[in-house]
Amino acid sequence: MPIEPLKLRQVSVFEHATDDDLGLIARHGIERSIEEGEFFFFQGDPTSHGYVLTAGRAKLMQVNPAGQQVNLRTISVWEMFGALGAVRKNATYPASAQAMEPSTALAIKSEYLRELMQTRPYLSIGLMQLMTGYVQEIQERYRELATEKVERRIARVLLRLTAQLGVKTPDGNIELAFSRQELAEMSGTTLYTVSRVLSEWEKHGLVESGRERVVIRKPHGLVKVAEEADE
Amino acid sequence: MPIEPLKLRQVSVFEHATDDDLGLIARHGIERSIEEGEFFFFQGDPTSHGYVLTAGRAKLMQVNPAGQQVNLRTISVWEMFGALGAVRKNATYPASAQAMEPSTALAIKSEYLRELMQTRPYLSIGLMQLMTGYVQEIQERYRELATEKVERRIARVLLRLTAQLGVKTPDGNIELAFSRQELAEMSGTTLYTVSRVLSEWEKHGLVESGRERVVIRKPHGLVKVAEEADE
DNA sequence: CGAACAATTGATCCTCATCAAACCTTGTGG
DNA sequence: CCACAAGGTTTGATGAGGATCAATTGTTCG
Repeated sequence: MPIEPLKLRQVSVFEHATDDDLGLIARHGIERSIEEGEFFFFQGDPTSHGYVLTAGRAKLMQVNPAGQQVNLRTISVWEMFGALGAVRKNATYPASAQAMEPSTALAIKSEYLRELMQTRPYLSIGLMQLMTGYVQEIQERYRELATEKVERRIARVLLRLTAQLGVKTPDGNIELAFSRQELAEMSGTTLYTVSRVLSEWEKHGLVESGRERVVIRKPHGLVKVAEEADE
Repeated sequence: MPIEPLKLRQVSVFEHATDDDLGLIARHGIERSIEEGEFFFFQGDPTSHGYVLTAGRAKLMQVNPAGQQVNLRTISVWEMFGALGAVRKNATYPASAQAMEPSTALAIKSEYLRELMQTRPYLSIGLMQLMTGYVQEIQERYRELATEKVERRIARVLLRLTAQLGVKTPDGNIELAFSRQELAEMSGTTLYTVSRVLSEWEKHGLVESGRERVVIRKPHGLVKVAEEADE
């Protein structure tokens, strides 16, 4: 089933596109559905396409030579990804994009994106804003990783995820669907440490956790952990 | 003394500018000279200007609430900085820019940059490429910080600096002018650890170090430290 | 020459990673 | 519907890698 063009307006980069442009983009794109754990593209592949996630959830990650992986970012629906590499000719993706659940994305040829950019200033500007936001986030995370203790980093990760991907439960709390392993990769630590920290927080009533699931009971308490000077 | 407009062609972002444009930019810019240790702008200031470094050397850094600082990037002559924030209206600089030696920069009003971008596609594209390069570098460094041991990170820092800022000595070696403290901030560690690692390397003849100075004797040896799997 | 600042080096401590084992949860097939 | 397998989670024990602190030594420059 082909994508409804006007829905693309939800993509921040296409916010100021004309309806015609959205139609063009939708028609030039190809929808690709993949299973959980599969990849849209790998780090090092030539940057043939830019993507817009239309269903599911994915993550951008890098792997080091020894095979350890780091999560750079979680992508939710109507976010653009892989476009960064598409801007430059003959570049390769600096990271891999893996589906965290069955997912679908609209793949748009890089050349076509570049072509559009020549005549649509809103596109370059939108992409640039996307990128500046991204730079700021990762700079921030870099600083955190360099200077903050693990507990605080985990708190920050949960807060970020709450804002981006939190799901309200019937009883008014916010639930996140991530495994310990995933949280560890996002905060630059190990699943053991994440588990210990969550247990500790659970004792104090800050969170409630289960298999591949964390419920935030006291966001304010987490903010305190994230912000407060070391005791 | 006003800046020679055509020299601005050396700035990667202005590579495809017309001579006229360079003249315009030079005339709209104001040169600002500051002493070592002073700042061009602080993290959190409104992004009033984009800068081009015309003399000296500077660093981009972030400070956390506790006052610890992290170096994001070293800026050398003819590099643009602070432009990232200038792209967005009403934003604030995500980092501070501090002179590492007496330095001069051409400050260009953000609004003027945005105005130019509307009619000069080369500018948006150039800025975007600058940014993609930057994103890639910091992503890479983020991964390093999360997964690599200190020694390797320090080796990487030295190699990066060698490429960007290395100065050939008469006897054919490459010299870097950085204090232990600065190297520590760049590799996410402490000056003590940097000192120990350098001493160790010196024993093996890889480097030779002095006050605010490191001479790379065997770049290949450093590459080995940076790349090789843990023994 | 002496003051100020950078670097070294040793001793100690602390945070986390790592390893191992047991425990839960979820889903599947008999 | 139960039993079992598979994979996620917890928790304890241990140790390594660096951070931190303190004292000393070197270097530069007025």
